[in-house]
Amino acid sequence: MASITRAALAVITSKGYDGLTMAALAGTLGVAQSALYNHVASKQDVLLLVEDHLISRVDVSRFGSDTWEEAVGTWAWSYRNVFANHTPLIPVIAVLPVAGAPRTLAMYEAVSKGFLDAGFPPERIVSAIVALESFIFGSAYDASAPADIFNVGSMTGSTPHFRAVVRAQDLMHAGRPADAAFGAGLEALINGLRIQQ
Amino acid sequence: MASITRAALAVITSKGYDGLTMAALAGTLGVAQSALYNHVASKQDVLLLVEDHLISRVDVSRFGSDTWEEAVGTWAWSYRNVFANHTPLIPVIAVLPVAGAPRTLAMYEAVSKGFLDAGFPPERIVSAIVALESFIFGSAYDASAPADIFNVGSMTGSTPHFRAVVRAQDLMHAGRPADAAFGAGLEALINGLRIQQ
DNA sequence: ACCTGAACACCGTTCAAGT
DNA sequence: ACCTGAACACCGTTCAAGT
Repeated sequence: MASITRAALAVITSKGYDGLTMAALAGTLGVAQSALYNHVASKQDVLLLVEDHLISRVDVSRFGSDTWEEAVGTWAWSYRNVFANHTPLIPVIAVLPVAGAPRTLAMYEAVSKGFLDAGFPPERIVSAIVALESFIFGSAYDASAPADIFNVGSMTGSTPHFRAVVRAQDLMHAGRPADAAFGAGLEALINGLRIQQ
Repeated sequence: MASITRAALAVITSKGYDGLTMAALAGTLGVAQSALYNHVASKQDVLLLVEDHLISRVDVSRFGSDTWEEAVGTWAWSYRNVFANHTPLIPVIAVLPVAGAPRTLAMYEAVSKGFLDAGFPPERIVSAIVALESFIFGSAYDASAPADIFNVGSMTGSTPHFRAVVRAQDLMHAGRPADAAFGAGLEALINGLRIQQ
């Protein structure tokens, strides 16, 4: 049987995650649905395969060449951008034991080495990476949200301050709001973690 | 029919989100499953009702009395703790148009006013709140993850740096790792955002 | 306006039977 | 070792018929 991972990505690309069913996956591979269970134990296993494949698109190459701040920035932006198009995987990866995902583990190894080389205290590195990752996952959701999410509709009267800050941001129209929020948060987090160190 | 929101919360408490089916919800209310559709358009509507109810448990009371840093801290901790037990709602809320959720909108109003009163530039407030919220949602997932998520299992040989930082953190055993990561990230984010301002 | 009962179009998973 | 075909136990949603 051809690669289940490849077939799953093809289905996701053409039909989205709602269209990623075991039946559609089997159809793409040209086999009966039940045949899939000779290669994976469950649909959750399929999502895990996809997750561990996508992780290899995350850019950890700057650790060791750029400064720590720049390397973290490149890593975080690429990580968010990859999963913004795959938000249904976030519940999977956020709770994923690393033991079953070799490429995910390799990413943590590269990032950990980058933090150690930058002089971070070892006992604070896991917390720092987890904090950055939490921010990245939440931001991936935000990047996938509709643009008019903060439209208050008819209930405008009772929320003057909220309306004012939404309008103040709109007037700047400096690119996509989700990108502005991610950029501001990432800079704050990087600077804040650097200071704690 | 008694409150759908109350009944949904009862089902979630006793059977979890996997057990929250339209059949179980109807059973708790003592009506036929199809009767639910006279009150909600879909199961997504039920999740929305639950989300907007839970938001009222988030503590925004410190804005206006405590310092900005302390008020944001109280808000963020309570927000994360509420949704750590309701992670299936995160995809709902993260992409939710505020127009349909009055209590969620009221929370944004209170937080926006807090930021304005603290002297934040209006055009940066939406980004700051979205960044904090993204961190909070991602951290809620992390808080719900199994404790041994970073156990590398059998692939120990190829990840010396990652193993070293996980061990360094374990040796401190300073409370729950998820709480340490959230505390460190939140402090970094608050300080970093304050400086940008 | 709100309810019931039955049906519909799915879904992931299992398993006996084959090769 | 890997496949097929059929079945199973669900799931959310619809709709004619009632009150």
